[in-house]
Amino acid sequence: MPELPEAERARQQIERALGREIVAVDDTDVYVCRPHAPGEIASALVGHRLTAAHRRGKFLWAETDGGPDLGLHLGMAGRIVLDEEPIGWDRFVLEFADGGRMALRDKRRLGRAVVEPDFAHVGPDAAEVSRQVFRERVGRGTIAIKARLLDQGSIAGVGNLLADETLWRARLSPRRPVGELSVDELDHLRRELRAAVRDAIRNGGVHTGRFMPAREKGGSCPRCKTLLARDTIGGRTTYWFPKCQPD
DNA sequence: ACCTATGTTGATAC
DNA sequence: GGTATCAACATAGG
Repeated sequence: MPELPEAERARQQIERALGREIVAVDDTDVYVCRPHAPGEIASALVGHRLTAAHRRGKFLWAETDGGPDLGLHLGMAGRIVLDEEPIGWDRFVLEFADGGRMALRDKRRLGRAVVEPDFAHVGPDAAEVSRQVFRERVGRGTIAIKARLLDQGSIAGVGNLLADETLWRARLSPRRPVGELSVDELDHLRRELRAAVRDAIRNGGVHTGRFMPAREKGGSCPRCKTLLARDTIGGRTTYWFPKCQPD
C-alpha cells in the first residue's frame, strides 16, 4: 500500500512509540536490515528511546535519545503496527520495557530498516515543496511528467497510483514532457497533487482516490465517460483518459 | 505455469 | 549529465 499517505500514517504510528525504552530488537531479517549484520541494529538501539518521528516522502526515520537515528521504509507492502501480536510477517521489531512492540509488517520483504539513514538523494516532500521549488525540480528536462513524478530524487512521496490520480485530477497527460508544461500548468499540477495527498490521508490511503475505481479493464472516466488508455511510462503501468488528459 | 504488483537500486546504452 | 530500459530483489495472488 505504501505511498506518501500510507507513510504518513506509519509515521503517526511510530509517534505512539516515542518515549518507551527499547529492551530488545529483532533485526534478524538480513535482507530487510541490509547492509547490517544481525545484532548490529539491536546493539545500537537497546537501552534507548525513540524521541521523534519524521517523514520525507515515503522515507521514515526516528530520532533517539543519544543513539543513532533509525531509518524505515515500507517498501511495496509494509506497514508499521504497534502493540499487536506477532503474526509471521514482522520483519523488524522493537520491543519495549512496557511489554509493547513496534513492528515493520511486510509480506514482501521489500521494506527496509537501517541505522543512520542517508537521505542525500531524496528530494523535498511532495506535499510540502514550495511552488517555486516545484517548478524548478519538476519542470526541467524532457522526461515524461509521469516518470518525473515517480522520481523520488526530484520530489519525494509520489508512487504509481498517486501519480495517476494526480494527473487525472490535473487533466494532464502522463506522457507530456515536463519541459513543455507552462508555469500555470506546473502550479496547477502541484495544487492537485497536494489535494490528492490531503484527500488520501483523510480517507485512509491512495486507493480511496476518485480515479482508482476507473483504473480497471474497460473502465470509463468519471468525467468524460471515454475509454481508459494504458501504457508503461517510467517503467510502471500507467492509466489515463486521453480525452480528459490530452497530449 | 505465467503474469502482475501501491518500491528502490544499480547496470547499461544512447 | 539526462533519459530510457531492464533486471533484480522477495513474496503473494489472480
